[in-house]
Amino acid sequence: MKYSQATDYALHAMCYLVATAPDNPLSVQQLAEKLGVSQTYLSKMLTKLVKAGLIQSMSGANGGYRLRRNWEDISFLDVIHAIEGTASLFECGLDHGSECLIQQIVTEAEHQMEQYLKNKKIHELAGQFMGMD
Amino acid sequence: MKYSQATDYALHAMCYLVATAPDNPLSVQQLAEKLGVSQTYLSKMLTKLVKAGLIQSMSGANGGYRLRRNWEDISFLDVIHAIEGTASLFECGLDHGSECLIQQIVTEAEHQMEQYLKNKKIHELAGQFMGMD
DNA sequence: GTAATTAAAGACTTCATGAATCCATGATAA
DNA sequence: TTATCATGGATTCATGAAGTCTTTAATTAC
Ligand code: SF4
Ligand code: SF4
Repeated sequence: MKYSQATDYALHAMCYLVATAPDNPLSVQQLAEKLGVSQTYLSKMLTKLVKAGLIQSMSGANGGYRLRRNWEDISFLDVIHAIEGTASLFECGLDHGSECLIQQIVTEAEHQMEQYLKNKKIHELAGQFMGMD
Repeated sequence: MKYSQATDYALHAMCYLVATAPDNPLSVQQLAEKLGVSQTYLSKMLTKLVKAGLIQSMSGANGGYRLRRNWEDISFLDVIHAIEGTASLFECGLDHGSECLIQQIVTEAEHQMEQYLKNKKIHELAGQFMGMD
């Protein structure tokens, strides 16, 4: 049970976007270079973030990605859900209805974690990467 | 990000073991039949639970598995850790030290979930499967 | 003591998914 | 209208989950 590498990339990319907001957009090439990862792969993660409405993309010269308006509201949970999806982390084939304690308990545990991640906003990451490379 | 099928099996097996505790032990064959899964595969999960000290095994005729002493203390987290391991669900290759906010936040979120699962004991599952098949 | 029963362990196969690359297409600004 | 940049699909590769088979070891019943 692990978050995918893609989530790692997405969180770090958001970190850099927060650091430069709301200035010039960063291209996937710039971001990939900063993170030290493949740009074509990172590109897919950024596209997911765009579709989730967390960042905006602009084609053409001097284009790239920047945070959406109201970016202060973006939470860790938003980023994680955008990449990992929102499926429950426990799903048994059968469905014995709402009286099933196993599902109730594991689902509630997951909810606890999500509440915490929902209250942590990515603007806290501002300045996190200063001097790291 | 999902719990493995093996965790599902283990939780259900514990459910049946709780239902019969502390009577006659259940063999892997009996458990596999109740759960409707392969016995050789389920056997591996049960062995993990034994090594984690959650249940006891007895070879020979009329052998099988039964809960350990102090089984009332066994939590959901115990079962999950026995099967999934205790690795953190977020691990970046690099390690920028303890001042890394990303790791701090995700790790703390995981801790929130684990605390909840730690306080949920499997004895709550007693009688959960009555009439389900 | 022998045979039947049961758990434990390892090798092996199969399959799904994450991780990554390549290439073609589409949009936009200079 | 050309250079720049994002988007999308197809494809490959590696990894780990899921499951099977077979052998060995332990314990009880007779
Ligand atoms: S008891 Fe709950 S977890 Fe188990 S099979 Fe039924 S619905 Fe699924
Ligand atoms: S900033 Fe934190 S999460 Fe990112 S690479 Fe460094 S240690 Fe890992």
